[in-house]
Amino acid sequence: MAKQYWLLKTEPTAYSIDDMKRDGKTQWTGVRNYQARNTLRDLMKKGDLALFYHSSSDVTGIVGTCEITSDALPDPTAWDSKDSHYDAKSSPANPIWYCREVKFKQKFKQPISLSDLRNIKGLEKMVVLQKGSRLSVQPVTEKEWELITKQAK
DNA sequence: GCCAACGTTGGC
DNA sequence: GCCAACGTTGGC
Repeated sequence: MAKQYWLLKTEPTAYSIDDMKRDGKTQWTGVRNYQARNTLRDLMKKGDLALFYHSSSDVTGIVGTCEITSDALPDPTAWDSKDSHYDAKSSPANPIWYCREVKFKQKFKQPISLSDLRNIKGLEKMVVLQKGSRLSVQPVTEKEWELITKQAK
């Protein structure tokens, strides 16, 4: 099957593109929304690429790219009672939440802000640009991926 | 800080 | 199964 594209949202105060660049790779944990969980667990494939999105920051928008480098794994932060994403209903025997290993690919020289994105013809239907879009793991079409990565050069 | 949009919870 | 109340997200 052809490579697919995604968008991963994060608040840079929690985990930024610079953190990811420093770490090289990370476990993408803490997703606690069923639709995002289903995408993460069922739809993604190892080798897929994703846009890295900063929300609630001085520049909200796409700041780089990364690659999905594992199959779906149970999210261990769900059964860590000290973790802010702890969920007592999840257990190692019966995990509810899942995560992926994600590898750093590139940091854009210039972030592509939300208003930049709105000005690019062809991105009108992009999920993150829809009113009230709160999904933290979203699908991105190949066309959208190409328009954005081309813009980043 | 405001508030719209959305998801979840729980009483009935 | 409905829906009001509540909590959270996230742009502005």
